[in-house]
Amino acid sequence: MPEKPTLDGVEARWSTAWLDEGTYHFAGDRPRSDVYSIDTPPPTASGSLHVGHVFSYTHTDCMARYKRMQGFDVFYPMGWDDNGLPTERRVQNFYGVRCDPSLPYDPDFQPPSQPGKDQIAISRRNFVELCLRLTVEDEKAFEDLWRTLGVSVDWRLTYQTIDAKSRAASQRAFLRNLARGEAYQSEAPTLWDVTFRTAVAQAELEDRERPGAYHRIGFTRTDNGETVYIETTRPELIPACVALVANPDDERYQPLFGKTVRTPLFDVEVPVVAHHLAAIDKGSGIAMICTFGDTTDVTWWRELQLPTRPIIGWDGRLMSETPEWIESSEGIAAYAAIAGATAHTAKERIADLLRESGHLVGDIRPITHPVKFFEKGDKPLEIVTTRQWYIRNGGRDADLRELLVKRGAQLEWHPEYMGSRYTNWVEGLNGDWLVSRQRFFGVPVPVWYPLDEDGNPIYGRPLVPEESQLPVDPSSDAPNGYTESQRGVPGGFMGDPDVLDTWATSSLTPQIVGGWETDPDRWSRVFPFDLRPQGHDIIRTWLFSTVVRAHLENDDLPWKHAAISGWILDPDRKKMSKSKGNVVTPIDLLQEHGSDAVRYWAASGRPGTDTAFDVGQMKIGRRLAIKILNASKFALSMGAVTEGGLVSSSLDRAMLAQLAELVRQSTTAFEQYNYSRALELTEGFYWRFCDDYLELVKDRVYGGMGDEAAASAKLALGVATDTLLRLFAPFMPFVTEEVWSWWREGSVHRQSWPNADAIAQLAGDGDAAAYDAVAEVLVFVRKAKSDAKKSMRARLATALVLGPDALLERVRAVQSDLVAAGGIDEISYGPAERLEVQATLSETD
RNA sequence: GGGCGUGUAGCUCAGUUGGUUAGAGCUCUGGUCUUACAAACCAGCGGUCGGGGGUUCGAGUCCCUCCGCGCCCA
Repeated sequence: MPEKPTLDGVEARWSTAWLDEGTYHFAGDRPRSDVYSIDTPPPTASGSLHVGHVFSYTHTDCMARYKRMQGFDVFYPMGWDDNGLPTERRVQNFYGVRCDPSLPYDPDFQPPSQPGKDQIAISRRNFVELCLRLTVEDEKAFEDLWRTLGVSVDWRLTYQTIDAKSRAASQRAFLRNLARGEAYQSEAPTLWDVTFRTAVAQAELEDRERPGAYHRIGFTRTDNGETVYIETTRPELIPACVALVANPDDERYQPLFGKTVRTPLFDVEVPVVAHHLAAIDKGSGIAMICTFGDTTDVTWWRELQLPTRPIIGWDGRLMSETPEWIESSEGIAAYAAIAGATAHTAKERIADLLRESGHLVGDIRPITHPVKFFEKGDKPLEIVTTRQWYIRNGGRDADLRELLVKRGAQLEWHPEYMGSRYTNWVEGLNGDWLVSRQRFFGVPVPVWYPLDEDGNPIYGRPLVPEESQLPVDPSSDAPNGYTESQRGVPGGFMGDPDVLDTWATSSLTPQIVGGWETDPDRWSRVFPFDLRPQGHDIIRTWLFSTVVRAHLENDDLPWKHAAISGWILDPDRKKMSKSKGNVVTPIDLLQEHGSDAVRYWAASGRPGTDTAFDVGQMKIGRRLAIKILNASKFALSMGAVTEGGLVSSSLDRAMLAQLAELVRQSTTAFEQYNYSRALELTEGFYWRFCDDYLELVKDRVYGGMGDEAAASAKLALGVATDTLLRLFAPFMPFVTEEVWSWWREGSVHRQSWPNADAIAQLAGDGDAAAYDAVAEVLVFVRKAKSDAKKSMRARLATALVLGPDALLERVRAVQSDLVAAGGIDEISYGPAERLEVQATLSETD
């Protein structure tokens, strides 16, 4: 035991020791019922960990440590989510490169040491190599942080969502979806990000308020030449107009239904149709339908069976060739003015042309309206028609949707109300899950297509690999029955160029890390998992997609419990974000305050509740850690023991009775995943224990009242210290381990969770209320000294304790300790309704 | 507009199936060098529990309604 205990260096010392000794290793040899398995969220490896990660991973770690002490073989892996767009972007910026899949592989390529002004175009394979190189470095830094934080994962189980095992699992699951008809291709209007040039899924959308402007534009009736005015924010889509639409109940437009109009500038004849989604009170009540301006256009187009006249290309620009449906000379001339332009430029030019031709009337009316964006993008989404892969998720199938809603209801949510977010999302789905992405760094869609005699792909007959061949890369591997020389030639094959949505792989984290189809023994011991911890922002994506995959593949829920963490808010109650510059680097935080202190702050945040970033809480946590050091040292130096003899003193028994109750309540709280409650209870007990109990027993433990009285105190002190270290261990693993090492063998983190009954037995007939009673009297005693501006060592000549009989009984039972700790020369008692102590200070001080 | 959550001391938050006088820490004020801890300890100040209504012997807690804030979805 050190002379002067300190927290300095505990993180480095113990995180290394735990790694060396395999303290958190998963044994893997016990039956499913003895295992507690956690489907850890793999953080996005590209980029940096922030305080929110520290917050939520601490919550999970507290549960993991509790379960381990409860005797479970805890399966607690870490993963890195390194496939997908964030990594691509990071690699682009870090090395100053960009991927051009048309380029050949350059085996000697080395990125510049500093990114240049212009991005260097490199092949897909070179690009992927750089992604792999950088993620490995990033992940090392992440691991260091987690270990410093004291997250008790078994680092032998770590996986990457881009590693071969993950790719194989992702492709295997996809192929099985395909074989069962759950994965399918469709050529359909798709939400499209023009910057990344990829399709995006419903789950990746977000609405953003953007300025727009209503243009009032006249269409000409073909029957009588009258003008029909519509209002639109996207006049550049007039060449893509396929109809006008109004509500069937709108009396103003009844005469128009069934008639046709001609579009301004482009002079294309389109019908006027009726549909209930047309809003009577929006604009002029009649709108143009274009292919495609928004998702409502898609609905109209599908339900009214309208023609397709796309003009926006994959790059977000208007097609450079004049569309075939524009036939008049003025129409062709008008299109020439916008061909190849961005949507933004086209809008301005069309507006000018309309103004000149007199079709645009009145002022352009600026508005603010919600526009759909890819959550990672910064340009509005377009809708383009493309061939894509989908996985059924209930978005187009009421029966499946119903089953998935039921799965959500079977899951135990912590907190419970988070389940409604899941239900809301599933019930609001409006299409299947689009899983193909036109990107480079991801798990390739594991199919090829045969080419016909003209070299055109036959999409309806995809070629698939054997599961034993996985993972495959169709861009470099040839399908069975073909050779590489047949790639791209008539009668040969082509690989599917796309990769899978990153969620299509991370939705399989239980399967990947649990050894699905690769390690049946492990799989049988961990699946379905016990716990999925995650943030509430990804219930619709990660949580839901994982439920979908397990439902389709394993006909089961992937886990029993979902623990949802809240967000970290800055002191202004706003979500912390990098752009506002209020993000604190976690490693600095850990160094400044100590890991236990930061964990204390994190563990104080209730499950699911957004929590303010609060350095003050960390300071309190640090104080608590230092308290544990000092108070434990004190207890141990006084000869605390954990066995032998009897707890005979009333005060000791009273304290132990409360300790037993604390263990009971703390255990209950943990069982309900309410770690913050468990911490709060233990902490509350601990301060009273230090401030009152330790003071009360000091004299006795020094031998002032005989050997038996001292032995009782030493035993009670030992049991309490032992118990409290265990109760604190899930929250403050470093300081508890430090103290444990002073007097015990092994790690506190492999000890059993304290047993309330055993402590209660030791407490015997201990009266828990006596502990409170004497503490209350002590407050009066101290107040007397404080009011007199005297030291706490000052003696009281007399103390008259007034109160109800029952209370006085309790105080009398522990009188000897009270008199010693209070420095009371003469104590007496009297009846009163409420407790009061009349004290006189001793003259001698 | 729909769904979910939330509102308790200046700040951050507890408050269990409804039950004495609503708690803790921080801040602030005053005090104490005390043989575990001065980065400590002791004491004190501070609240009509968002507003209104209802149920009840009794409401921070249950119900209704309004207001504020946050998130998700349209």
